[in-house]
Amino acid sequence: MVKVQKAASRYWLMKTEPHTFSYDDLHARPGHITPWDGVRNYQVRNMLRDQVKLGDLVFIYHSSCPEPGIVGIGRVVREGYPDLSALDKKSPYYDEKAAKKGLSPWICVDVQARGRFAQTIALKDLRQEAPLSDMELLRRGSRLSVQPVQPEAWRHILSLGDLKAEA
DNA sequence: GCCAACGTTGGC
DNA sequence: GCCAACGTTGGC
Repeated sequence: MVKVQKAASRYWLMKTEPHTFSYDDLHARPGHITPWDGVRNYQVRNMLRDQVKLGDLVFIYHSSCPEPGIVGIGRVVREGYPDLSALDKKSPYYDEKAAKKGLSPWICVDVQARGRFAQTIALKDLRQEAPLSDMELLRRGSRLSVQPVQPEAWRHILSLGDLKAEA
């Protein structure tokens, strides 16, 4: 009998600009689900395609706002599939080069809101946490809009917040 | 394939 | 609005 070992769930952090799409906007969607589309960076595209799996958990992070930080948790409810917003002329994520080929090279996943923290876990507070010193998010010049989170970091951050489960 | 110019991200 | 970091583009 061959033992098939299920890969451990992974943890991620996904950034969004709340003035465009906030955690609460996600929660307001039917089923609390939205396609996480508009990623236009190859490194991130490859992660969405190859590494982000059904059931993985995600910190939802607000950037470019008065208090940047982690606001809630989501779950991957659909694995990577073509991001067709690249072909949609009316989309803010329209990609002319892709549209000319009629084929989107970009990938999205579906994310479902799972819980909100009572207070934002602010970036400035995360920076004070020694156990998080290796986090991608805290690296100088870190710009990846989707990034892996180590299980220890995930647990540590959970211990910093007051999570209200929602879904 | 090098690399300068340019564009974008995102905290501050 | 500034600017550091980094990705992309395009001339050569």
